[in-house]
Amino acid sequence: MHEIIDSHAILWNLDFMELLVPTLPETTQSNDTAASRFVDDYLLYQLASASHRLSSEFHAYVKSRGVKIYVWRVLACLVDQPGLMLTRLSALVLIEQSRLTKITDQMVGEGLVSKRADPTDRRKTMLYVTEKGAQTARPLIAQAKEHEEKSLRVLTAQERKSLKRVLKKLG
Amino acid sequence: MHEIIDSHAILWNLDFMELLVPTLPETTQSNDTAASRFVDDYLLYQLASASHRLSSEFHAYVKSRGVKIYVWRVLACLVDQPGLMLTRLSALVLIEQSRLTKITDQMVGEGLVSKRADPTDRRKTMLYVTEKGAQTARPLIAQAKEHEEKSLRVLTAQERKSLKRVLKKLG
DNA sequence: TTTAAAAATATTCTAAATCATGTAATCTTG
DNA sequence: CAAGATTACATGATTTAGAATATTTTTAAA
Repeated sequence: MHEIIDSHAILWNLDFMELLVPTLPETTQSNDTAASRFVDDYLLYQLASASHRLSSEFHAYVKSRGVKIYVWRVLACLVDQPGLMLTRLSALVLIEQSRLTKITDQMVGEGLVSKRADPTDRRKTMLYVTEKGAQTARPLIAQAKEHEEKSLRVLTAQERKSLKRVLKKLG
Repeated sequence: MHEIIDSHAILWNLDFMELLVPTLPETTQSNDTAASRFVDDYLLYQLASASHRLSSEFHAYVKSRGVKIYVWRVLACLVDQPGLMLTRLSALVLIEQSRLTKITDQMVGEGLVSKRADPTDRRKTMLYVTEKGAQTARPLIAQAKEHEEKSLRVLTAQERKSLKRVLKKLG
Protein backbone atom coordinates (compact mmCIF):
# COMPACT_ATOMS: atom_id res chain seq x y z
CA MET A 1 0.00 0.00 0.00
CA HIS A 2 2.63 2.38 0.84
CA GLU A 3 4.48 4.07 -1.13
CA ILE A 4 1.55 3.75 -0.94
CA ILE A 5 4.18 3.56 1.53
CA ASP A 6 6.96 4.71 -0.15
CA SER A 7 6.34 5.87 1.89
CA HIS A 8 8.40 7.65 0.21
CA ALA A 9 9.42 6.43 1.81
CA ILE A 10 11.71 3.16 1.03
CA LEU A 11 14.54 2.98 -1.38
CA TRP A 12 16.24 -0.26 -2.10
CA ASN A 13 17.03 -3.65 -0.55
CA LEU A 14 18.55 -7.14 -0.78
CA ASP A 15 17.71 -10.71 -0.03
CA PHE A 16 21.07 -12.31 0.23
CA MET A 17 19.60 -13.16 3.57
CA GLU A 18 16.26 -14.81 4.02
CA LEU A 19 13.17 -12.70 3.77
CA LEU A 20 12.46 -10.43 6.67
CA VAL A 21 8.75 -10.86 6.60
CA PRO A 22 8.01 -14.38 7.72
CA THR A 23 4.90 -15.93 6.32
CA LEU A 24 2.21 -15.75 8.90
CA PRO A 25 0.11 -18.74 9.80
CA GLU A 26 -3.39 -18.79 8.45
CA THR A 27 -5.78 -16.58 10.29
CA THR A 28 -8.57 -18.12 12.27
CA GLN A 29 -11.43 -15.96 11.21
CA SER A 30 -12.57 -14.04 8.20
CA ASN A 31 -12.84 -14.42 4.49
CA ASP A 32 -9.77 -15.91 2.99
CA THR A 33 -12.32 -16.92 0.45
CA ALA A 34 -13.15 -13.38 -0.49
CA ALA A 35 -10.46 -13.21 -3.14
CA SER A 36 -11.25 -9.60 -3.96
CA ARG A 37 -9.73 -7.13 -1.61
CA PHE A 38 -9.77 -3.65 -3.07
CA VAL A 39 -6.07 -3.17 -2.62
CA ASP A 40 -5.08 -6.39 -4.36
CA ASP A 41 -5.77 -4.92 -7.74
CA TYR A 42 -5.05 -1.31 -6.89
CA LEU A 43 -2.05 -0.04 -8.81
CA LEU A 44 -0.77 2.29 -6.11
CA TYR A 45 -0.90 -0.48 -3.59
CA GLN A 46 0.82 -2.93 -5.87
CA LEU A 47 3.57 -0.46 -6.58
CA ALA A 48 4.00 0.32 -2.92
CA SER A 49 3.98 -3.31 -1.99
CA ALA A 50 6.53 -4.40 -4.56
CA SER A 51 8.70 -1.42 -3.77
CA HIS A 52 8.44 -2.08 -0.07
CA ARG A 53 9.21 -5.75 -0.28
CA LEU A 54 12.17 -5.48 -2.62
CA SER A 55 13.60 -2.44 -0.91
CA SER A 56 13.30 -4.02 2.51
CA GLU A 57 15.35 -6.90 1.25
CA PHE A 58 18.16 -4.73 0.02
CA HIS A 59 17.98 -2.40 2.99
CA ALA A 60 18.88 -5.30 5.23
CA TYR A 61 22.16 -5.50 3.38
CA VAL A 62 22.77 -1.76 3.50
CA LYS A 63 22.18 -1.72 7.22
CA SER A 64 24.45 -4.71 7.69
CA ARG A 65 27.21 -2.59 6.19
CA GLY A 66 26.53 0.09 8.77
CA VAL A 67 25.11 2.53 6.25
CA LYS A 68 21.89 4.46 6.80
CA ILE A 69 19.28 4.02 4.12
CA TYR A 70 19.12 7.71 3.33
CA VAL A 71 22.88 7.87 3.03
CA TRP A 72 22.79 5.04 0.53
CA ARG A 73 20.10 6.79 -1.43
CA VAL A 74 21.91 10.07 -1.55
CA LEU A 75 25.17 8.47 -2.61
CA ALA A 76 23.48 6.35 -5.26
CA CYS A 77 21.75 9.37 -6.72
CA LEU A 78 24.62 11.78 -6.47
CA VAL A 79 27.49 9.61 -7.58
CA ASP A 80 26.73 10.12 -11.27
CA GLN A 81 25.84 13.79 -10.96
CA PRO A 82 28.72 15.74 -9.48
CA GLY A 83 27.83 19.31 -8.65
CA LEU A 84 24.11 18.69 -8.53
CA MET A 85 22.33 21.36 -6.54
CA LEU A 86 20.42 20.47 -3.41
CA THR A 87 16.90 21.06 -4.67
CA ARG A 88 17.43 18.96 -7.75
CA LEU A 89 19.00 16.17 -5.79
CA SER A 90 16.02 16.37 -3.49
CA ALA A 91 13.64 15.69 -6.36
CA LEU A 92 15.81 12.90 -7.69
CA VAL A 93 16.35 11.14 -4.41
CA LEU A 94 12.74 11.55 -3.35
CA ILE A 95 13.67 13.22 -0.10
CA GLU A 96 12.23 16.55 0.93
CA GLN A 97 14.46 19.56 0.66
CA SER A 98 14.51 20.45 4.34
CA ARG A 99 15.25 16.88 5.24
CA LEU A 100 17.94 16.59 2.61
CA THR A 101 19.62 19.72 3.92
CA LYS A 102 20.05 18.02 7.27
CA ILE A 103 21.11 14.71 5.78
CA THR A 104 23.75 16.25 3.55
CA ASP A 105 25.07 18.40 6.37
CA GLN A 106 25.53 15.26 8.38
CA MET A 107 27.18 13.55 5.44
CA VAL A 108 29.56 16.45 5.04
CA GLY A 109 30.48 15.93 8.68
CA GLU A 110 31.15 12.27 7.94
CA GLY A 111 33.27 13.14 4.93
CA LEU A 112 30.96 11.42 2.46
CA VAL A 113 30.01 14.46 0.43
CA SER A 114 31.14 18.05 0.10
CA LYS A 115 29.24 21.24 -0.54
CA ARG A 116 30.29 24.26 -2.55
CA ALA A 117 28.39 27.41 -3.31
CA ASP A 118 27.68 27.89 -6.98
CA PRO A 119 29.86 30.84 -8.02
CA THR A 120 27.28 32.00 -10.55
CA ASP A 121 24.41 31.86 -8.05
CA ARG A 122 25.33 31.93 -4.42
CA ARG A 123 21.96 30.61 -3.36
CA LYS A 124 22.74 27.26 -4.85
CA THR A 125 24.69 24.55 -3.11
CA MET A 126 26.60 22.21 -5.36
CA LEU A 127 27.07 18.73 -3.98
CA TYR A 128 29.91 16.29 -4.62
CA VAL A 129 30.55 12.75 -3.50
CA THR A 130 33.98 12.56 -1.87
CA GLU A 131 36.43 9.76 -2.40
CA LYS A 132 35.29 8.26 0.88
CA GLY A 133 31.70 8.55 -0.26
CA ALA A 134 32.56 6.83 -3.51
CA GLN A 135 34.29 4.05 -1.65
CA THR A 136 31.22 3.61 0.49
CA ALA A 137 28.92 3.57 -2.50
CA ARG A 138 30.88 1.24 -4.73
CA PRO A 139 30.22 -2.10 -3.02
CA LEU A 140 26.64 -1.12 -2.33
CA ILE A 141 25.99 -0.38 -5.97
CA ALA A 142 27.56 -3.69 -6.91
CA GLN A 143 25.29 -5.49 -4.47
CA ALA A 144 22.31 -3.50 -5.66
CA LYS A 145 22.89 -4.70 -9.18
CA GLU A 146 23.23 -8.25 -8.00
CA HIS A 147 20.08 -8.00 -5.96
CA GLU A 148 18.22 -6.51 -8.87
CA GLU A 149 19.36 -9.33 -11.06
CA LYS A 150 18.07 -11.83 -8.54
CA SER A 151 14.79 -10.03 -8.15
CA LEU A 152 14.20 -10.00 -11.87
CA ARG A 153 14.72 -13.73 -12.22
CA VAL A 154 11.07 -14.41 -11.54
CA LEU A 155 10.22 -12.47 -14.68
CA THR A 156 10.62 -13.35 -18.34
CA ALA A 157 12.93 -11.27 -20.49
CA GLN A 158 9.85 -9.73 -22.05
CA GLU A 159 8.39 -8.84 -18.70
CA ARG A 160 11.59 -7.23 -17.52
CA LYS A 161 11.83 -4.97 -20.51
CA SER A 162 8.18 -4.08 -20.36
CA LEU A 163 8.34 -3.40 -16.63
CA LYS A 164 11.20 -0.96 -16.85
CA ARG A 165 9.74 0.83 -19.81
CA VAL A 166 6.40 1.16 -18.09
CA LEU A 167 7.92 2.30 -14.81
CA LYS A 168 9.80 5.00 -16.66
CA LYS A 169 6.53 6.18 -18.11
CA LEU A 170 4.92 6.26 -14.69
CA GLY A 171 7.82 7.57 -12.61
CA MET B 1 15.48 5.63 -5.42
CA HIS B 2 13.33 5.28 -2.46
CA GLU B 3 11.43 2.83 -2.03
CA ILE B 4 14.47 3.50 -2.81
CA ILE B 5 12.08 5.62 -1.10
CA ASP B 6 9.23 3.75 -0.81
CA SER B 7 9.09 4.63 1.72
CA HIS B 8 8.49 3.73 2.54
CA ALA B 9 6.72 5.35 2.76
CA ILE B 10 3.93 6.18 0.56
CA LEU B 11 0.66 4.70 -0.29
CA TRP B 12 -1.54 6.27 -2.82
CA ASN B 13 -2.35 9.63 -4.37
CA LEU B 14 -4.35 11.69 -6.84
CA ASP B 15 -3.82 14.33 -9.45
CA PHE B 16 -7.21 15.90 -9.69
CA MET B 17 -5.11 18.87 -8.79
CA GLU B 18 -2.02 19.79 -10.67
CA LEU B 19 1.17 17.96 -9.88
CA LEU B 20 2.80 18.80 -6.61
CA VAL B 21 6.30 18.51 -7.87
CA PRO B 22 6.86 21.43 -10.18
CA THR B 23 9.36 20.86 -12.91
CA LEU B 24 12.55 22.50 -11.90
CA PRO B 25 14.39 24.82 -14.24
CA GLU B 26 17.42 23.38 -15.92
CA THR B 27 20.45 23.25 -13.77
CA THR B 28 23.39 25.44 -14.55
CA GLN B 29 26.21 23.01 -14.05
CA SER B 30 26.96 19.37 -14.56
CA ASN B 31 26.34 16.62 -16.98
CA ASP B 32 22.84 16.61 -18.28
CA THR B 33 24.62 14.94 -21.14
CA ALA B 34 25.61 11.93 -19.07
CA ALA B 35 22.41 10.07 -19.82
CA SER B 36 23.40 7.15 -17.63
CA ARG B 37 22.79 7.69 -14.00
CA PHE B 38 22.91 4.42 -12.11
CA VAL B 39 19.50 4.93 -10.59
CA ASP B 40 17.76 5.60 -13.88
CA ASP B 41 17.80 1.97 -14.80
CA TYR B 42 17.73 0.55 -11.30
CA LEU B 43 14.55 -1.37 -10.66
CA LEU B 44 14.23 -0.50 -6.99
CA TYR B 45 14.62 3.15 -7.79
CA GLN B 46 12.13 3.02 -10.60
CA LEU B 47 9.60 1.31 -8.39
CA ALA B 48 10.15 3.79 -5.60
CA SER B 49 9.96 6.70 -7.94
CA ALA B 50 6.75 5.61 -9.64
CA SER B 51 5.21 4.71 -6.33
CA HIS B 52 6.27 8.00 -4.81
CA ARG B 53 5.03 10.13 -7.62
CA LEU B 54 1.67 8.49 -8.03
CA SER B 55 1.06 8.18 -4.33
CA SER B 56 1.97 11.79 -3.70
CA GLU B 57 -0.64 12.79 -6.20
CA PHE B 58 -3.39 10.85 -4.51
CA HIS B 59 -2.24 11.78 -1.04
CA ALA B 60 -2.91 15.39 -1.84
CA TYR B 61 -6.53 14.45 -2.27
CA VAL B 62 -6.65 12.35 0.89
CA LYS B 63 -5.18 15.20 2.89
CA SER B 64 -7.60 17.66 1.35
CA ARG B 65 -10.37 15.51 2.82
CA GLY B 66 -8.78 15.85 6.24
CA VAL B 67 -7.73 12.21 6.40
CA LYS B 68 -4.30 11.09 7.49
CA ILE B 69 -2.45 8.93 5.00
CA TYR B 70 -2.05 6.08 7.43
CA VAL B 71 -5.74 6.19 8.25
CA TRP B 72 -6.56 5.92 4.57
CA ARG B 73 -4.23 2.99 4.21
CA VAL B 74 -5.64 1.13 7.15
CA LEU B 75 -9.22 1.65 6.04
CA ALA B 76 -8.46 0.66 2.47
CA CYS B 77 -6.80 -2.53 3.60
CA LEU B 78 -9.23 -3.46 6.32
CA VAL B 79 -12.51 -2.68 4.65
CA ASP B 80 -12.58 -5.96 2.75
CA GLN B 81 -11.26 -8.05 5.62
CA PRO B 82 -13.44 -7.71 8.68
CA GLY B 83 -11.97 -9.33 11.75
CA LEU B 84 -8.42 -9.32 10.44
CA MET B 85 -5.92 -9.57 13.26
CA LEU B 86 -3.44 -6.82 13.91
CA THR B 87 -0.28 -8.58 12.81
CA ARG B 88 -1.77 -9.67 9.53
CA LEU B 89 -3.13 -6.23 8.84
CA SER B 90 0.31 -4.92 9.61
CA ALA B 91 1.84 -7.06 6.88
CA LEU B 92 -0.88 -6.14 4.45
CA VAL B 93 -0.84 -2.43 5.06
CA LEU B 94 2.95 -2.27 5.13
CA ILE B 95 3.02 -0.62 8.53
CA GLU B 96 5.04 -2.01 11.38
CA GLN B 97 3.17 -3.77 14.12
CA SER B 98 4.13 -1.43 16.94
CA ARG B 99 3.19 1.53 14.83
CA LEU B 100 -0.06 -0.03 13.73
CA THR B 101 -1.02 -0.72 17.33
CA LYS B 102 -0.85 2.99 18.01
CA ILE B 103 -2.60 3.97 14.81
CA THR B 104 -5.50 1.60 15.36
CA ASP B 105 -5.85 2.67 18.98
CA GLN B 106 -6.17 6.21 17.75
CA MET B 107 -8.66 5.15 15.10
CA VAL B 108 -10.73 3.37 17.73
CA GLY B 109 -10.79 6.66 19.60
CA GLU B 110 -12.04 8.36 16.47
CA GLY B 111 -14.71 5.73 15.93
CA LEU B 112 -13.28 4.56 12.61
CA VAL B 113 -12.50 1.00 13.64
CA SER B 114 -13.25 -1.29 16.54
CA LYS B 115 -11.19 -3.96 18.24
CA ARG B 116 -12.34 -7.22 19.70
CA ALA B 117 -10.34 -9.97 21.30
CA ASP B 118 -10.46 -13.23 19.42
CA PRO B 119 -12.46 -15.58 21.68
CA THR B 120 -10.45 -18.58 20.55
CA ASP B 121 -7.12 -16.89 21.19
CA ARG B 122 -7.12 -13.95 23.51
CA ARG B 123 -3.76 -12.76 22.28
CA LYS B 124 -5.26 -11.79 18.97
CA THR B 125 -7.04 -8.53 18.27
CA MET B 126 -9.68 -8.65 15.60
CA LEU B 127 -10.21 -5.40 13.77
CA TYR B 128 -13.36 -4.08 12.17
CA VAL B 129 -14.14 -0.98 10.18
CA THR B 130 -17.08 0.83 11.76
CA GLU B 131 -19.88 2.41 9.80
CA LYS B 132 -18.17 5.76 10.24
CA GLY B 133 -14.96 4.24 8.98
CA ALA B 134 -16.74 2.83 5.97
CA GLN B 135 -18.29 6.19 5.25
CA THR B 136 -14.89 7.77 5.40
CA ALA B 137 -13.39 5.16 3.14
CA ARG B 138 -16.08 5.05 0.49
CA PRO B 139 -15.43 8.33 -1.34
CA LEU B 140 -11.69 7.85 -1.01
CA ILE B 141 -11.85 4.45 -2.65
CA ALA B 142 -13.96 5.89 -5.43
CA GLN B 143 -11.43 8.63 -6.00
CA ALA B 144 -8.59 6.13 -5.80
CA LYS B 145 -10.13 4.16 -8.62
CA GLU B 146 -10.59 7.26 -10.67
CA HIS B 147 -7.05 8.34 -10.05
CA GLU B 148 -5.77 4.92 -10.96
CA GLU B 149 -7.71 5.02 -14.16
CA LYS B 150 -6.16 8.37 -15.02
CA SER B 151 -2.70 7.18 -14.14
CA LEU B 152 -3.01 4.16 -16.37
CA ARG B 153 -4.04 6.21 -19.39
CA VAL B 154 -0.44 6.71 -20.40
CA LEU B 155 -0.14 2.95 -20.87
CA THR B 156 -1.49 0.67 -23.53
CA ALA B 157 -3.99 -2.02 -22.59
CA GLN B 158 -1.21 -4.56 -22.98
CA GLU B 159 1.10 -2.64 -20.72
CA ARG B 160 -1.53 -2.28 -18.02
CA LYS B 161 -2.18 -5.96 -17.88
CA SER B 162 1.47 -6.82 -17.96
CA LEU B 163 2.27 -4.27 -15.27
CA LYS B 164 -0.24 -5.58 -12.79
CA ARG B 165 0.68 -9.16 -13.41
CA VAL B 166 4.34 -8.41 -12.95
CA LEU B 167 3.78 -6.34 -9.85
CA LYS B 168 1.88 -9.19 -8.30
CA LYS B 169 4.82 -11.44 -8.98
CA LEU B 170 7.19 -8.99 -7.37
CA GLY B 171 5.06 -7.76 -4.46
C1' DT C 1 0.86 -30.91 34.10
C1' DT C 2 4.86 -27.84 34.78
C1' DT C 3 8.43 -25.64 31.94
C1' DA C 4 10.29 -23.78 27.99
C1' DA C 5 9.42 -21.74 23.61
C1' DA C 6 6.71 -19.16 20.54
C1' DA C 7 3.19 -15.83 19.11
C1' DA C 8 0.46 -11.47 19.44
C1' DT C 9 0.32 -7.21 20.97
C1' DA C 10 1.75 -3.23 23.88
C1' DT C 11 5.19 0.07 25.53
C1' DT C 12 9.16 2.97 25.61
C1' DC C 13 12.67 5.40 23.58
C1' DT C 14 14.91 7.21 19.70
C1' DA C 15 15.33 8.32 14.85
C1' DA C 16 13.49 10.08 10.80
C1' DA C 17 10.25 12.68 8.04
C1' DT C 18 7.19 16.65 7.44
C1' DC C 19 5.40 21.39 7.93
C1' DA C 20 5.63 26.00 8.33
C1' DT C 21 8.29 29.58 8.26
C1' DG C 22 12.65 32.38 7.95
C1' DT C 23 16.60 34.43 5.45
C1' DA C 24 19.45 35.56 1.81
C1' DA C 25 20.31 35.87 -3.11
C1' DT C 26 18.53 36.65 -7.58
C1' DC C 27 15.04 38.14 -10.97
C1' DT C 28 11.48 41.07 -12.77
C1' DT C 29 9.56 45.03 -14.18
C1' DG C 30 8.06 49.47 -13.97
C1' DC D 1 17.99 50.85 -10.33
C1' DA D 2 14.50 50.12 -6.55
C1' DA D 3 10.34 47.35 -4.79
C1' DG D 4 8.23 43.25 -4.97
C1' DA D 5 8.28 38.53 -6.40
C1' DT D 6 10.71 34.27 -6.76
C1' DT D 7 14.17 30.89 -5.82
C1' DA D 8 17.33 28.20 -2.88
C1' DC D 9 18.28 26.78 1.19
C1' DA D 10 18.08 26.66 6.45
C1' DT D 11 15.79 26.23 10.96
C1' DG D 12 12.59 24.84 14.52
C1' DA D 13 8.58 22.53 16.03
C1' DT D 14 5.69 18.61 15.48
C1' DT D 15 4.35 14.19 13.69
C1' DT D 16 5.35 9.74 12.19
C1' DA D 17 8.13 5.67 11.94
C1' DG D 18 11.08 2.22 13.86
C1' DA D 19 13.90 -0.77 17.07
C1' DA D 20 14.11 -3.00 21.17
C1' DT D 21 11.93 -4.89 24.71
C1' DA D 22 8.14 -6.26 27.95
C1' DT D 23 3.72 -8.63 28.82
C1' DT D 24 0.25 -11.87 28.18
C1' DT D 25 -1.47 -15.90 26.19
C1' DT D 26 -0.83 -20.31 23.65
C1' DT D 27 1.65 -24.13 22.18
C1' DA D 28 4.94 -27.82 22.57
C1' DA D 29 7.86 -30.83 24.94
C1' DA D 30 9.57 -33.44 28.55
